[in-house]
Amino acid sequence: MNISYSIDQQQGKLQGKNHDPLLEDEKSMNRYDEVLVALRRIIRATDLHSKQLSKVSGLTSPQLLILQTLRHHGELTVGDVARRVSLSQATVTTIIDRLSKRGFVVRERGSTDKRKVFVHLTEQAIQALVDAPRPLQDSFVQQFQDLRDWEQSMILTSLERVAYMMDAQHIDASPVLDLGQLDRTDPGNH
Amino acid sequence: MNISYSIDQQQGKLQGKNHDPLLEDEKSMNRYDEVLVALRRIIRATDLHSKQLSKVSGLTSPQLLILQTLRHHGELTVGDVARRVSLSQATVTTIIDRLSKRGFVVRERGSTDKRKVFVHLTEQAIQALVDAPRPLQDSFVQQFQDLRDWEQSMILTSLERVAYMMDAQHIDASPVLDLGQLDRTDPGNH
DNA sequence: CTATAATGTTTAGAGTTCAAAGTAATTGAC
DNA sequence: GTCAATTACTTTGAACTCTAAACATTATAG
Repeated sequence: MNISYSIDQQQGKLQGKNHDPLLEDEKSMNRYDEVLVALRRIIRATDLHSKQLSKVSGLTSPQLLILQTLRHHGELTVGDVARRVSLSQATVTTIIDRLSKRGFVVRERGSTDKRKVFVHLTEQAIQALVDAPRPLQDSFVQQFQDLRDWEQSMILTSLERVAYMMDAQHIDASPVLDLGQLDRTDPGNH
Repeated sequence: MNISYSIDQQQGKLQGKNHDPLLEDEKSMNRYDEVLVALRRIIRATDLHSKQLSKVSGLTSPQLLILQTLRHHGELTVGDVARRVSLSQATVTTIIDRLSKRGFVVRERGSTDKRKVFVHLTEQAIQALVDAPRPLQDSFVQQFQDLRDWEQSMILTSLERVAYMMDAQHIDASPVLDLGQLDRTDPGNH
């Protein structure tokens, strides 16, 4: 889960008393590389965040994300959930496996269309959601919300720009490997 | 590896003929949520990118990243590599396991300090690096480099800002769980 | 000079993630 | 009405990622 396979630099942050020796290449970095480094750091932070979250609340980010989606929408099929959280169906299946093993959700085969599997929350999950989540999220949210308005929109615009460029990249490269891609109506989930 | 556990919206992109039904909540989103959605999309794109890369070149992003780091620096210990690519030592170990099984790198126990394990590339790896990487990277790089100068720096600034805020978040939340955190000189790797 | 601390790596265990292949069930075409 | 295509989900196999604990080696303190 890393893009930046063309560089090898460091966060250059808090490396301690003696100056970070890895920072030396930084001068030779072009802006593109720096973007990738920043993304790597973001992704890592995000990952650590999830891990920590699960230590505190017992739920990882994707688990919480799926629970919260279900809380909003009552009952959804596995596929619906996958589309809503933009994860593949396979991934959602495994996450739901774990959630259901721990009694947070229940699977129920559809009665009219028996291919469908509906998922809904248990009481326990609703309880857990009430008092569980927040803590870790706060710091980042807080900081973000403390930014001035124009800074917030600048960041948002930038992120959306990057996301868009990356999506495009994916679509560009895809046809070589998957000719069906272009006809599909829902490329969000494969 | 997902931050945005408080929202459940869709990319809202290319959803096909009839308007995406999931987009309806978009109106109610605040800017903070949108930031998280953008990040999720970026992370996912990055992930898919890596998977595709490995289909084309036989190497995943982190593998390539580590190989390239070794190419630059000749020979490094496992720990050095970990610090340079900002992954945990354990993660690097497993990636190196795979690389060495495929004959791309060789491990060598240090002679003076026998705790250390040096890793270096094989001829085969150098060969693979010459003709392997590029293709997929290009599209994103291309697009990024086509942006005007101020746009590039805006994006870079924003990403670094986010990365910084996320690091801070991590450091903030940590002491509750790990009191040793504050004394460490290298928080980059735990 | 031995016990303890510090350093460096690996192993174990848990989770996320995806594509591809497999299994049902439904729909459409003839 | 039956057979093929499509749709929905699960299973499987492979990577990646982390922390915590186990091992091994080296350095240090008493």
